[in-house]
This record gives sequence, structure tokens and C-alpha cells, in this order.
Amino acid sequence: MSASSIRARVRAEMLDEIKAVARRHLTTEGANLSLRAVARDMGMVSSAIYRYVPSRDDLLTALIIEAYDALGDTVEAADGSAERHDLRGRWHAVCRAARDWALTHPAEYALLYGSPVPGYAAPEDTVLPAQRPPLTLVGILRDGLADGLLAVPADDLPEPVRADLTELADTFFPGMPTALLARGMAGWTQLFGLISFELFGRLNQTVAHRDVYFDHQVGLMADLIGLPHLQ
Amino acid sequence: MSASSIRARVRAEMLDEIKAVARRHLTTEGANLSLRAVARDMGMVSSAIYRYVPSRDDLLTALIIEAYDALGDTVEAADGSAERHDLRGRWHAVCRAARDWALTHPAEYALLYGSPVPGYAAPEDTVLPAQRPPLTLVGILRDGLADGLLAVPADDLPEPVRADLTELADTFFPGMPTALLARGMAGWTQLFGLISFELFGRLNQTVAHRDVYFDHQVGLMADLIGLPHLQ
DNA sequence: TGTACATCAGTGAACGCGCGTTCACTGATGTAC
DNA sequence: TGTACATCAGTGAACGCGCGTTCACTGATGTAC
Repeated sequence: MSASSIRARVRAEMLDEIKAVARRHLTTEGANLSLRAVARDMGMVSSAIYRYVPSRDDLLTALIIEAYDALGDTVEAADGSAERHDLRGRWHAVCRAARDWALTHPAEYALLYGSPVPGYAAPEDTVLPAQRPPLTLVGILRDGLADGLLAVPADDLPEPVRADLTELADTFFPGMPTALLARGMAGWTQLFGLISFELFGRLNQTVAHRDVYFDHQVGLMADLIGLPHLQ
Repeated sequence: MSASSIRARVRAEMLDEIKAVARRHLTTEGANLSLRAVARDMGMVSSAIYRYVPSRDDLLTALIIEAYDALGDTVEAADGSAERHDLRGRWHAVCRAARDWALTHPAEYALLYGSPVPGYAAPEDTVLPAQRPPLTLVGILRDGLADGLLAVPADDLPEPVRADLTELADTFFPGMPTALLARGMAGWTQLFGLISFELFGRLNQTVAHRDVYFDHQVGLMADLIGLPHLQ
């Protein structure tokens, strides 16, 4: 290995460590991420961090994208490890994976799904990674439909919603009935509602058995969507 | 009116103005509320604000409680203005009222339902006001049950969840079937999931007709709960 | 293999700004006799 | 009604801390001949 590539590797490792420290700081400080504090934790002088990161907002953006991708990875892996025809199993697996990731990375979850950071506008490159969880969920419905395992619900959508969802379906799931897509979005909303409520303290002093509660609520949503139980 | 009570009234008006300015600041700065900035906006010197407010966190707490109560008021009023037997109408009215309030008070909504403020622990007195929206929603189900308008869903709850929800029911809705309470909580979760997604930008570039979309999603949830359509 | 030069990581000082909170004070307003 | 005293709102300076970012610099490491 050439000398220069050693330098490159060390550089990459430093950047990774900066991100790791920054992620740790998110836990205690929320989105008020401080470059000086990160530098301090790494034993550097505050200006040194600018060798690795152009600005605070760029670091934040990198953390957001990587968090979306980490969540996307787990969610897609969970979906992939279930039997394709077991729609309900896949739905539960995806939801559980999202929740598990959120519980083990609460600060990053809050960064993605909590209140927007004041004065920070998420750039374009966050859009695609952010779509992975909902696309995974609706993908289950797409497969179920293709395999004839899923009944298409009656299309009771008001016209403007049908138009919006048709456009959405055309982009990601050509041919998908909009009434089913609407139910998929309901499930997506419910999933992150459940996780946010749990993580942001809405279940404190009311629901003690969080795992079972979560599963049951996800099951209710699966009923609404019409996911069949495996025989 | 005695001289002293004039002083008291002026004092109360000053406090109100401080809160109003602080609320305005929440809009641009999020939960990073700055007492100095509030004082500046009021044309006072920064220390003067301490005549009215003991500390930054106390002001934040006051804002939170008042926001919960404002939301609680609208939500309960919406419920009360619908025909008691029109369960679906009441459900929709409550959900719409919550969303309307959130859309007109986005910063306060984020303060209540967004990521927890780092280093700030919500004190005890926020608990009760925070319960008003879910209690209103489940109250609709309680009424429907009492009036024989609502079918009790089969109790398919896993034991630990049943235990948790039985305790919850005993406190607020004695005798309510836990399976129905679970559905009420699903609706509560969905409602705030929908609002958060809309407000925090998840619907950007996908759903243009937000009002109709919201109503339809709420309707789906009403189906799951089993709220009857009015004939 | 050895030397001259270029690249780069990290330093330390500085700029200009922000914050919450305390404290001794002035001066106006209210209260008691 | 008039005066002496007490209460209170608001001032201005200060303490001790934080932040992002820039810039000229040192000294080590890598590259080219």
C-alpha cells in the first residue's frame, strides 16, 4: 500500500471518528450539534475539524443521510429475510426493524423524524434515502397484489387524493390501485406515529409492555390494510 | 379600581406580552428560546425579564402547558359541537380541530409533539393537559358504547397489553373494553402521526391536497375502529 | 539511497457574536398615617 | 390632603460561559528527481 493511500485511510478513519463522536453528542444535545464540542472530545483544537468537515451544517447533513441509510438498510434486510408470500410476516418484520433501529438510535431517529432543526433546510440528497422505509412497506403490498394474495379495496378515494396518489403510484409503483396505496401510507404513518409516541414519552406511565403493545398495534393496521394471515 | 390592582393588571399584561413574543420566537428558533432575545424584542434590557419570569425553563414550561390547554380547548369544543350520537362526525371534528390548531400553531405543535428539548424535562403539571386530546377521542368511543351505537371488537389482546390497558381504563374509562381502548389509541397515534408527517414535511412533493388526504386517512381509521356511518 | 520540494494535519490566536443569570442602583408608583 | 416610607419595574455592568469560522503558522509526512 502506497504512502499516500495510508494517509487517505487515516483521513477516512478520522472522518468516521468525527461522525461517531457527533452521533454521541446528538444523544445529549439534540440537533444543537457543536463542532467545537466534537473537536474537544477528539482532543483536537477546534479549528482542526475544518480539515475534515466544511461546516457544521454539512456534518449534520452527512449524519442525516447516513442515518436514513442505516434505517433503510435494516428495514429492507428485515423485509428480505421473510418469506415473500408471508405478507403479514414481512409487514411485521419491517415495522419491528424500524422500531428496533429507533430504540437503539434514539437521537438519530429524533433527528430524522422529530421537529425540523430551526434554520436548517434538509438538502436534496436526503430525499431518496428518506423514501426507503415507505417504499419498502408499500412494496409488500405491491408483491401481494402481483401474487394474487391481496384483495384490492373498493376505491372510495375523493378525486383530489386519487390524483395525488396516482401520480405517486406512477413514479414508484406503476399500476398500483390508489386505494391500496392510501392504506399503505396509513400504515407508514401509523408506524412512525407509534415509534415517535414511544420514544418521545407519550406512553410513559400508561403502557409498560411496549414490545407487545407495538406488535398488537401493527397488527391492527395490518387488519385495516387487509393483509392475510398465513394458514 | 385600587392603584395596586392597576399595577397587578399591568404586570399580568406584561407577562402575557412576554409569552406572546416568546411564542413568536418559537416559530423561527424552535425550542432554543432565548430570554435575551425576548427582552430585546420588548425593548427591555435583558435582566428586566427576570421581574416576570423566574428562568428560561419556567417560561418554556408555561408555554407548553398553555399550548396543551389551547389544543385541549379546541379539541373538546369541536367534540362538543357535534351531535352526540354522530360518532363518526365527532371523531372527524376532533381530528380536524387538532390538525387546524397544529397548522395555525406549528411551532407550538412542534414543542409539544416534536423531539424532546435536550436538557429539558417536562414537569408534572404538563401531564394532565397533555392527556386531553386522547381522552376526548376515547370519550367518543365511551359514549358510543353507552348508547349502544358501537360494537365491541373481539378481544384479541395479548395478556400484557390487556393488563396495561385495563389499568388505563380503570383510571379514565371504567368498564371500557380494552380491545376498544386499543383501537382508540391506534386512532390517537394515527392522528398525531398524520399531523406530524404533514407539518414536518413528509408529504412534500407527494400529497398536494392535504385537507382531503387528511380526512380520508382519518376515515380509514374510523373504519378500523368500527365507527358507524350516520344513515 | 539521498535530497529538495510540495502537501497536508494540526496549532493557537483572534473576530464577532450569542447566551442565562446576578447584583447594586435609580426613580417612579403605591400605602399608611 | 400631605408627607414619609415601602414596594416594585427597569437599568447597566458584569461574570463566565458558549459558539462557527478564518488565518497565518509549524512540523511532519509523502513525492519526484
